[in-house]
Amino acid sequence: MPSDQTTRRATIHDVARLAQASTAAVSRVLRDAYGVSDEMAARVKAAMKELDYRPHASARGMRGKTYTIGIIHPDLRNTFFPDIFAAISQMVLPTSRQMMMATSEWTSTEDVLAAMHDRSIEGIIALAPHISESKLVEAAKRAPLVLTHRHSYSPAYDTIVSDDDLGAEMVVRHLAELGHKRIVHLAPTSGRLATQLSFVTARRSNAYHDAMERAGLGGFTEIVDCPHYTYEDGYRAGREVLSRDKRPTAIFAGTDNVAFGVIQAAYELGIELPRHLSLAGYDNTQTGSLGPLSLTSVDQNPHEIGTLAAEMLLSRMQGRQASQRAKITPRLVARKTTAEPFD
Amino acid sequence: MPSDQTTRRATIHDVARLAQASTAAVSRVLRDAYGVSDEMAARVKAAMKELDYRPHASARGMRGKTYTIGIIHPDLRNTFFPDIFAAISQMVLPTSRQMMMATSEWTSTEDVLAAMHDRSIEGIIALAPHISESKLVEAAKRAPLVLTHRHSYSPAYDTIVSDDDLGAEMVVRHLAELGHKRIVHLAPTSGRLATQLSFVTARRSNAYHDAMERAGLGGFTEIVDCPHYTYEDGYRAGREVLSRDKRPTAIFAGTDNVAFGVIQAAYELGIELPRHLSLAGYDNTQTGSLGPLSLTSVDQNPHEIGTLAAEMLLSRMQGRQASQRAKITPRLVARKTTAEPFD
DNA sequence: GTGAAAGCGCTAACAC
DNA sequence: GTGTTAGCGCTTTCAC
Repeated sequence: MPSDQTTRRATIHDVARLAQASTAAVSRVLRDAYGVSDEMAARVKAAMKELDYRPHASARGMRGKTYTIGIIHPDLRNTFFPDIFAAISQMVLPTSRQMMMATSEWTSTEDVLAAMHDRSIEGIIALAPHISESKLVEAAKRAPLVLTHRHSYSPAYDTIVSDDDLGAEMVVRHLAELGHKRIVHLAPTSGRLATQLSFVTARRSNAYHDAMERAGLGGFTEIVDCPHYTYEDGYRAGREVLSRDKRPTAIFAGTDNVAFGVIQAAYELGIELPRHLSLAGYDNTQTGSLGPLSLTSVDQNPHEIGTLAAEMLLSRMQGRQASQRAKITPRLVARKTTAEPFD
Repeated sequence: MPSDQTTRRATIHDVARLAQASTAAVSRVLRDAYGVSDEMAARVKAAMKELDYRPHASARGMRGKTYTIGIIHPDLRNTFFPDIFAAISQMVLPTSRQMMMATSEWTSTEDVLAAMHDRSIEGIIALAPHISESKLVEAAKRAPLVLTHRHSYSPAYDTIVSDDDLGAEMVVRHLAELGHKRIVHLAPTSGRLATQLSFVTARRSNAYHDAMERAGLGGFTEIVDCPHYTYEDGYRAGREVLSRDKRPTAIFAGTDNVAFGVIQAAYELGIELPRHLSLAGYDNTQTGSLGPLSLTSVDQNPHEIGTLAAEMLLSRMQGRQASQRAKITPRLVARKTTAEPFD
């Protein structure tokens, strides 16, 4: 019973030797492939167990699959994404694949996609990716790709979006019905995030615009720049807007995180919500639901987004060619930061 | 100029051919290894660029390194961790390694460690891992390992912790000095998280205990179970504790997330902070700092934790053998949820 | 149903 | 300083 004293990993050869089989047979057992007798399978499995054998992912990656799927995350500080992640995990883990997440925050989505391709990742779910259409198509050639929060069509990849046109419209209508006129929207105002309608940012801004027109408030339309939909953006924009002589009576923040920045700015300036200012966010994060905050927001149903994204990826990986696309209906959650205007 | 129409990745052979060099030379250039003339290096680099060559990580993983470091994350919903992550990224990215994160939330830390080892990850930083000492030692044999939030010593791995004894003591002293006696602590009460002092949970509970004794409040010591340090735990515990006939006047939550659950429970029960209840958290998250919440908390300096963790990992990967250990001094951030007791 | 053997894209001796 | 070559641990034809 020879055994190395250095903790060398058992290889497929070790298993084959112990099970008195060929490496090919072991490989078949490993992949639940056809062509192994029950008796052989049992022997091999026993040997794998005894040796505590685990296949080497790099070696598998050279010929076959790595059993790894990648998630690209745009903003770790946004607590909206973990719910999507949780739903994806629940679908993927039972398939005994490992999920690896990388964030594009300090590099670029393009670099992260490439890094994942370099690592032979089997499929990728990109959450709200900041990257051009053409690069997405390129990426989809290398591995199955599913996008969330992108309003784009392509036979190359699948998408799952929330109906941002409806979501933004619901917010504006809610505010207008309460009697607000000067409703400012907080979102990126320049670059492709502001102009290309495949981006959620541009989409919500556009819908805000249209809804204001429809409510007869076209003259009050104003978007203040929040280039990255972050807390810091919201804080800065909030300080600016709320320091004006003639303040808006309502603010529609593109994201809950942005809204939190506004909450902080308002707090520091002694402006009470909803007495002096109505505020709505987007994402319905748990933080916003806390009693002392009670932020009005839009629920995107992250659980459904994640579940669908995982289903699409898995079916693509199993060979589906036709592109899929899903649109989820959002839901307005009116809480206590929105009310009738004071003055 | 032959070129495949299928988008096959360029390999080291393609580069070698184009540069009129050997694959060994290309490999050397790739790794900045010794033994290549400037002229050769230039030719090879030009060829790599022209072919848009990217090394195949799986192939590298079979002989050398994968240029990938892994982060194990315990709780995506806890906004305390992203700051550590950010600091790590800032250290690691300039070394042109890729970071891959996996969460242990839906599996186990052990499984995630194994999955990373399977993938030939070069080094691992485990954030507040829930796993036994012996398994950590096992894991450290397979790849350099750095732990945060574990008060354990081992020559096998490095650790970086915040001084939880001091942090918890500061909270209790702060509350006691305000005049509180019935100070309840929210933390896990059973299992190794409650008993093994290498865990942050047990450590804080223990320090709470000692500090209560030292403040002459030993008779008021009580810990209410929050098995996972989560929002839901805090909410449940909060509802229970605050519904009692004789409520505590102060609650020390083991984590800001737990404190948020208490905030929600108190809100629903019509209990005002700090008038009817003082509340302190731990982690000093951005959410807690929001004006309407203004949660008193303990700052652990996540940026320093992350920076040190990355430095330690990098130096281990460069061959350091001697174990390192750092302890960071926390800081109490008193805000508006703590005040003198009402009754 | 099973095994032998080629080869995936790299790295690292080792020779020159 | 440069090239040849033997694997790393798997998967996958192709024989038998």
